[in-house]
Amino acid sequence: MRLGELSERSGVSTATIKYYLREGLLAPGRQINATTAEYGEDHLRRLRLVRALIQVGRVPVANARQALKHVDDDSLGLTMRLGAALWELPQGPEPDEADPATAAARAQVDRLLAELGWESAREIGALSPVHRSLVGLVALLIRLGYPCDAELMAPYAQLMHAAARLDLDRMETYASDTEKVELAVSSAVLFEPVLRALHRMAQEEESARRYGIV
Amino acid sequence: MRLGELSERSGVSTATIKYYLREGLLAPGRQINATTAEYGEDHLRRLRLVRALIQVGRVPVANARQALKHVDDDSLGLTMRLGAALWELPQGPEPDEADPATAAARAQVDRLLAELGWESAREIGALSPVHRSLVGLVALLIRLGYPCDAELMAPYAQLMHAAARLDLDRMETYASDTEKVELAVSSAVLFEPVLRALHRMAQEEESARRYGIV
DNA sequence: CCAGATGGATAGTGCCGCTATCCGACGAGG
DNA sequence: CCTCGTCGGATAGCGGCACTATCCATCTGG
Repeated sequence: MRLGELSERSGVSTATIKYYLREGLLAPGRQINATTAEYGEDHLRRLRLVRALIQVGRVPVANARQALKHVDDDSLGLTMRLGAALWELPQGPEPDEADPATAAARAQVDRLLAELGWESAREIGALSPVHRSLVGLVALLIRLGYPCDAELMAPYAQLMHAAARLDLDRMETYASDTEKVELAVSSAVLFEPVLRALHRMAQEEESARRYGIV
Repeated sequence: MRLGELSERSGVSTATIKYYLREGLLAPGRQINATTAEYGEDHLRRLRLVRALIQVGRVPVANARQALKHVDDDSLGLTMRLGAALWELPQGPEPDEADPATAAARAQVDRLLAELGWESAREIGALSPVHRSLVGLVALLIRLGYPCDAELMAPYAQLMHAAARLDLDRMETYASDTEKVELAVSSAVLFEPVLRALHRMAQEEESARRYGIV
C-alpha cells in the first residue's frame, strides 16, 4: 500500500499523513526507492488510532507522540508502560494551591480513599497526576458552591471500581503487553467517551421515567 | 463590586472579563454612570462557571453562550431546558454514514437499548445527539478492531444507570428549575471529569491489587 | 514515453481564545 | 479643586496549533 491508498482507506488527506510522518506520529513506510515507500495494515491501524487521539481525544500532537512511543517501547514493565502512556493523555486542571478550596478538596479526597480502602492510591497520593487533577476538580466544584465531599463521591467511586474490574478483565484477554497498552490508550480515548454517552443516555432515560417526556 | 475586584476575586484578567462581556457570556453589571458598573456575587459565580466551561470543559465560546442562555431562559419546561443546554456541550464524533462500521455500530446500540429496556431512549433514537455520538464512537472502536457489542456494553450501561439515579436524586434537592439546569451543566463539565478521574484511579488501584505495584 | 503519483521540504492559512493599546469619562485622596 | 488611577468601551493584533498549499526532482504505469 502506498501513500495514496493509505489516504483513501483512512479518509485522511495525503498532506496530513505527511505531516504525521514528519511529527513522528506514524512510522515511515518501508522504503522501496528514492520516491516510494510501502505501508502495511499496521500503518493503517496506527493512523486510525492517531486520528482518534487527536480528533476525538483532542490530545495535542506532542502528547500523542509521547503516548504512542510508550505503546511501542517494550523495554519497560507493563505497569510503567501503562502509567507512562496514560499520563500523556489530557488530565483535569492542576490544583491551585493558593486557593483555600484546594485544601478542603484534598481533605475530602483523602477521606474518600480511606473510606474506600484504596490503599495503593493513598500511598501514591499526590504523586499521581490523576490524584492531583481529582483534587483540582473537586476544588472547582466547591468554589462554585456545589458540595462535593467523600460521602457524595463514595457511591460513584464504587461504581467506577466495578467498571475498572470489567476493564481489567477485558485487558487480560490480550496476550502481549503492547496490545494491552494500546487497548488502554484506545479505551481512554474512545471507551471513556462511550461511558459518558451511556451516562447521559441513562440520565435522559431515568429522567423520562421519573418526570415523563414532557 | 467593580471590574477590578471581580477580576481579583475570580483570578481572571480584566481584559478577559471584558471579552466575555462582549461575547455575551456574562451579563453586564448594573450601570452606575457612564464609566462604572456594579457587579454582584452572582456575576462572580457565573464567571467561575464560564471559566470551568471554557478551560475544563473546552467548550467553544459560542456553545458556552448558548448553553448559558438556556440556563437563564425560564420560558421552557425543565426537560427541554435540560436537553437544550446539554446539547450545546461537546459531544462525540458524528457517525460517518459512508462507513459500513457505522451500520454495525447502530445495530449494536439498538440491541443494547432493547436488552436494557430503555424505552424512551429507543423512541428518541437517532434524533438524540447523544445516541448519534454513541454510534459514532462505537463505529470508531470497531474500525480499530476492538469488539464493542451489546454484551460488552450492557454491564457498563447498568453501572451508568446507577450513576444516573444518584445524579437525579441529587438534582431533586434543588428547588428551582434554573438551579437544576445549572447543576446539570456544571456536572457535565466538572463532575463527569471527576467520574473519569475516579475511574482511572480505580483502574490503578485494581491493577495494583491484581499485579502488584511493580 | 509521458501524464500523473511519490516523498521531501518549506512557507502559509484559518481558527480561536485571549491580550495590548488607546480613549474619554469619572471619582477618591490630598 | 486638581490630579492620578481606574472605569467602560472599542479595535486591532498576537500566539498556538493543526493542518494545507506549493514546489521540486524522481519514479511508475498504461
